[in-house]
Amino acid sequence: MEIHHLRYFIAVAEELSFRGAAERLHISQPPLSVQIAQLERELGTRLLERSAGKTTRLTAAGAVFLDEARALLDGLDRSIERTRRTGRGEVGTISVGLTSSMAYGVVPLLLRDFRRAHPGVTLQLLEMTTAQQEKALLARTLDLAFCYPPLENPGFKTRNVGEEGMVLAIPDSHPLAGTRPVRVGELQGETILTFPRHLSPGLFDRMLAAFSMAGLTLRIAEEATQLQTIIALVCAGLGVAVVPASMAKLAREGVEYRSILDPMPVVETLLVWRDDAPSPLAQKLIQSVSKTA
Amino acid sequence: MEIHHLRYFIAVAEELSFRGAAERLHISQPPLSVQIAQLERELGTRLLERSAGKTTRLTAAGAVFLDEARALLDGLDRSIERTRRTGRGEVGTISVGLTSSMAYGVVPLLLRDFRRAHPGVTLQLLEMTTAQQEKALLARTLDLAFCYPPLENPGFKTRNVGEEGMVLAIPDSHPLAGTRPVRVGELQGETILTFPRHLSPGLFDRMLAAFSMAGLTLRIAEEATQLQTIIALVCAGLGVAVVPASMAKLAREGVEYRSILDPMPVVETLLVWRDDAPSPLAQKLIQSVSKTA
DNA sequence: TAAAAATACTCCATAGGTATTTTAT
DNA sequence: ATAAAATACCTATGGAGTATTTTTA
Repeated sequence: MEIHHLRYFIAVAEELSFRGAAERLHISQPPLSVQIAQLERELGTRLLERSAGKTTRLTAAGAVFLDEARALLDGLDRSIERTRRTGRGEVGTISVGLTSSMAYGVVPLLLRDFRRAHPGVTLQLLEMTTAQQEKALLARTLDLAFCYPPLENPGFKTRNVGEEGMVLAIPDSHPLAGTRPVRVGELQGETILTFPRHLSPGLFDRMLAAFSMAGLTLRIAEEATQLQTIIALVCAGLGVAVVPASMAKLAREGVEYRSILDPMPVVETLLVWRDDAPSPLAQKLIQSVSKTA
Repeated sequence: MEIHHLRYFIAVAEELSFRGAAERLHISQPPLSVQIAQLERELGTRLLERSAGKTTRLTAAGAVFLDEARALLDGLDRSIERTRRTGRGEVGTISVGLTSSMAYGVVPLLLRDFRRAHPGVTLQLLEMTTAQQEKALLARTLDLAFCYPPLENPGFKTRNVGEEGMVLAIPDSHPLAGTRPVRVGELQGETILTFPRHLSPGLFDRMLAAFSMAGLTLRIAEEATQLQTIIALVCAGLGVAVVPASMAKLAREGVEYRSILDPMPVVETLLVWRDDAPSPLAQKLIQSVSKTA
């Protein structure tokens, strides 16, 4: 059985005439008779009662198959449409990774724009570290990732979606509180709270270099993996921290943010994807982000 | 698009290999590539990511279409099966007419046997007079009818499914009550309650003839259309009635049934259907009734 | 180099056309 | 006599085969 058998049968069942149906189908009558006969042979039952002169009529089986055939063709049309929409990237799900520290930067803005432009798309956001995101991309559990450089694995494509400077986070009880921009030299003797080096070795090392350039030796305490936790520790008076500027949005009672006058590393945020053909949805998101960023 | 496109795509999507799928489908690999390419062209989207050497993989649209295609083929199989069952008369609905007076004769037994043998079939029973049944048969609102002869229209096929004699229904307060078989002569001067002639002219006239053969003149009162009503009138003492023997099953307080010694017309019950091809279900019922009756 | 898919061609099975017959009104 | 479906036969589109090329690991 083939789809045209369904189409032909529906035409005959609706016209109740082989001649009329053939006309509607833009074919001649004899092949239509043949095709219907094939269909009946395959189903093992008559679908139509016909005899020259008398009016053609559906059998009970024919009435059933008419319903079924219509439902099947409708289903086919819907399937095609759904597939096309998925192909055009208008619907579907896309998995996007991001680090917890990005929750206050540009990433939410970028994603918000994409959501507005593509309401049929479900964004599945997964919070993970840069290293975890790289693994997940390769394992195909992520379509896209928002990471910090440097990336360990090759074979990724990236797009820079934002850079931000570092600011100093200090408790409001601190002597430097209330003053305007701070020089690194003023931090002599302070405990600097920071993230474990393995989370972002590149940024970690560049930060350290910036401090030593300023002729400063500091006690570095790798206390917390989450920037939010570091801010909480600052608040508790355990030290000061140098964090991405966007963290200033996390206004927290008892913590102040000060810009730094000395050269400090810039944190880049990268949109990262596998170097093979990205899904239409991933392409759309890349495109949307490129336009916004 | 044709069904084989669905089958081919499912094979490739499941094997994730054109070569493997071609093997499973018992065709060679190149035509399979061609067919999938056709399908992708028609859908306007890639369904599979492939490149010699690399492993073949589904695109997002491909994953969607795989689901859809499987559902469509499943639906097709179910549709075929349902149509076949209908064609074999294993399921469906059949409309059967019968007169109200048949409710106590052989008809319920015949239908009960059919029901047991064909549990998938819904019997739609419609109570109507013989004349109404004839019209309904021609109008195709009935598939089969249980009628009393004679039929007015030609073009019907019939099968006799039972004959029954007539018995006398009398009030138990009547002088004849309690005695054994009755002679028609004993009814001299009685009021005979009967159905309107138009309901069954043949039976009516034969009954009248039987009475006059016995040299009897009677007051005929066409009081009621339903035999049950006539029995009620007998009970009320408005007269006596000659009714089909099966009515004796309607045991009613205050009414007695006596057999009649003189020759009386025999009531035939006919199973009637149109002279064109009856539906498989109708055929099954005719067959069932023929075997039982 | 070896594999897997794509391309190029060839062939034939069958969908569809034309002519005609059959059948019922 | 007419009209509709079935039958017979022919044509040609396109599905499937074989041979070969392309591509990437």
